[in-house]
Amino acid sequence: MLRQLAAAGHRMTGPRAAVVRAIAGHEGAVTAEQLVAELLPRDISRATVYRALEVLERRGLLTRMHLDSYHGYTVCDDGHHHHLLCRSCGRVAIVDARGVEAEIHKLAEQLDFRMDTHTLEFSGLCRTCQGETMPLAGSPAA
Amino acid sequence: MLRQLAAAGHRMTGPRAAVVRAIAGHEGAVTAEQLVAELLPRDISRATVYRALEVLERRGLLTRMHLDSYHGYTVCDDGHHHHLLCRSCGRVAIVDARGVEAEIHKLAEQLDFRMDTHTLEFSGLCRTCQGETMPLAGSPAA
DNA sequence: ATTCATGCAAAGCTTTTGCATACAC
DNA sequence: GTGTATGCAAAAGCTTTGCATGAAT
Repeated sequence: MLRQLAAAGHRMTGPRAAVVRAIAGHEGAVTAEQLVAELLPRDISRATVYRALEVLERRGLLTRMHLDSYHGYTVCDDGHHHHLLCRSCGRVAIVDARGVEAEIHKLAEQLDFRMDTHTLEFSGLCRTCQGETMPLAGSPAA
Repeated sequence: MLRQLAAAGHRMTGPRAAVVRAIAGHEGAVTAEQLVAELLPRDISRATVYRALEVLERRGLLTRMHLDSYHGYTVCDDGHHHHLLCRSCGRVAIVDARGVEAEIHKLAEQLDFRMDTHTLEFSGLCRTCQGETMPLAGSPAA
């Protein structure tokens, strides 16, 4: 990952490396502020974190996902795929939604719609958390 | 739509009705600021617009979609379906993505993932705009 | 040496909120 | 008359940016 940045002509500085390592150290999705919280104590500024994220996204090493009022980032160097976000542990599963893809393309053709991009995100409870987090069972909106 | 609000115990005030009409007057997705721009001249405050949107969303009469750094809203009183956003005319087509849905559920079962919500948004050019907007044909990123 | 990256702090943008007033019920 | 909705303006939250300094190549 660091190597890919270097290959793209970016300088490999200490702060930048630290940001990359912090991201890699997370299993799932991270928010910019999570990283900031982690890295500020190490004297890495908020701006640096955001700028690193921007570069990484532009290089296609990271995917930005739209959360409710901010963004989440996930390592994403493979090809095209989708993400499954566990709302309990925050972990992100990579999903090869081939069947879904096929249906999407079929749909596009049916509608004569030239599809540029599509966003497909899942949110729920992963298998592990289904077992552990029982208290919240079926609580409706208050 | 106004009636649904009244039925839910909300007061039908002038400003609120104006917001609802403004939304209904749009073919596709609207942003809060678009509405504000439209309604400020009529002495309806920014806060009122945002508050109206909030109520409408909570009542399920509007769907909030995550755009890049803000939100878009679309009339949405049917059941569950997905949206197809034309990046040229901004119009939103309602898509009954039944096939896609089926694939999604299949996927969830395979992965033992309890799916709470999923977001599926398409962006591209609708049939009409494919014909009209030719200048942009296949321009890559600069 | 040159160019890019950093840090700080301030601005930017969208959205939310506190409080007094005014209106719908 | 009561309680909700409004307006104003300021605050909040996330993100970006200007500028001078410092580091990588």
